[in-house]
Amino acid sequence: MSARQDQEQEQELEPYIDLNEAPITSPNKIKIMETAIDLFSHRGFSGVSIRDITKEVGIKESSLYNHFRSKDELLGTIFLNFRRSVTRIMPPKEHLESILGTMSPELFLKQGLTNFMKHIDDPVMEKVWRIVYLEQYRDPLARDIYLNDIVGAILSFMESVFARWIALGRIKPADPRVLAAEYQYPLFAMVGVYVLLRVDGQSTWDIETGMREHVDFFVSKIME
Amino acid sequence: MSARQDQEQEQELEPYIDLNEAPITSPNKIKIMETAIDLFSHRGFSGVSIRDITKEVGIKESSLYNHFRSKDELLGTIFLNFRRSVTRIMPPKEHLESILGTMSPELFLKQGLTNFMKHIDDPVMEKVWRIVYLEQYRDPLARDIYLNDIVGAILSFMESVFARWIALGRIKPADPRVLAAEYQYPLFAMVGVYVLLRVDGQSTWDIETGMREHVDFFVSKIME
DNA sequence: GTCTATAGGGAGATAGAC
DNA sequence: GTCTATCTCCCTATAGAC
Repeated sequence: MSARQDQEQEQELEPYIDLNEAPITSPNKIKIMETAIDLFSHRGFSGVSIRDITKEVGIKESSLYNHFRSKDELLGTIFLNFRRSVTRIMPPKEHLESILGTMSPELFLKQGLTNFMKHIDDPVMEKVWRIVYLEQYRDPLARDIYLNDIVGAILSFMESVFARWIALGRIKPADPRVLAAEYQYPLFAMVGVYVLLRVDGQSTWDIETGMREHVDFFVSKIME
Repeated sequence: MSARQDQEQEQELEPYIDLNEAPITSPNKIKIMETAIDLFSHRGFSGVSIRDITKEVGIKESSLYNHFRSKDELLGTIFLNFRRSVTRIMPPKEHLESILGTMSPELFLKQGLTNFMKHIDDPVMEKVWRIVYLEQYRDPLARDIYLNDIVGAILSFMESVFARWIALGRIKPADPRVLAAEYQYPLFAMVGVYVLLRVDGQSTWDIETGMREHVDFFVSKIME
């Protein structure tokens, strides 16, 4: 699923930012966000009340309104930070060219998948993924994040990767748009299943194996 | 996506059934169900109140409790009927053998996709699909329906189809489980996108084209 | 099988003291 | 930036008349 392929990914401890892009430093404000992420990811946005959140944080309802104007602004702030985080999964354009010329397609795809799974396995990020999936059908912003920032952005990134590989003669010629779809859509579905299985703490061994088998199958079909 | 491949699918006007499998005949009870389906599909289960439903139906809140013991029972009844409907997408075992021997794999897959899309395009069913996707992360029953009745059942059905084709020498030998995953997972993801786009009434032309391109690509890879 | 009336509680949000 | 107190409204569900 495409990622900083250049090296081991250092742990990113970027602070949360608010809707004005200012870093969030107040411990209670951070605690409110992470508590909200935890609760929303289990019961959905409308299934969680301000009371639930503040009770867990250990403050009164009214105190929350010193940090966020409304429940919607709280969710919006969570989504804003998720967007930024997802963008950082893919390697920056300026490094891409040299990576594609040297690393084998197979290794590139496998390492991309590994990095992507690392993003999803982050304890906080996993919950936000769940919220995005969960709110997709109710919240236009969540829908936009999924369709554009995730599906759209990754597909177009992968299309450019395949196009470059074809130009370099590293894989068999084909429509790079179709290749991107064939490679990526199964992973989207499998990630959905993966996230879902983890809700109940069920085993994800089968689906993780499925992802690796998909990469192998796909690589065998595109290589000369 | 596999379906009654035998012929044009007659319009199924099977009545809804209640949790005791008894047909639902009361017009108001049917109206409650379809109103609930409509509202749940847009705002989610916990985003819709009994008041919203009964106001739309034109009865008082208390009257609803003559038909359903609780809001949960109402949702459970909707899901029960959905389960039955999904099972009927796939052709019965006894017809399968003769279909697989005569119909070309390409035609089988294309007609299966057409029939599946017909199921999703039914105005009521489309909304229930949306509810299932929407409630997956919150409701264990919705999760079970998606993972088992949809993903699991269709994958294992397709696995048996590919295994049979391989035994008949109609496609190249390969692991039928991997083939089923490679064929089906992209469609699951694309159907998710399709349903999502329709929430806002956006164009689904691209994703429908993507589905057809996937079938073509896949067929070209498995045929001798 | 519908209605009126109401119980009993939870929701989001605000005012104003400290 | 926290608190207490409160407003106003909505929630699911039930009792009992017709």
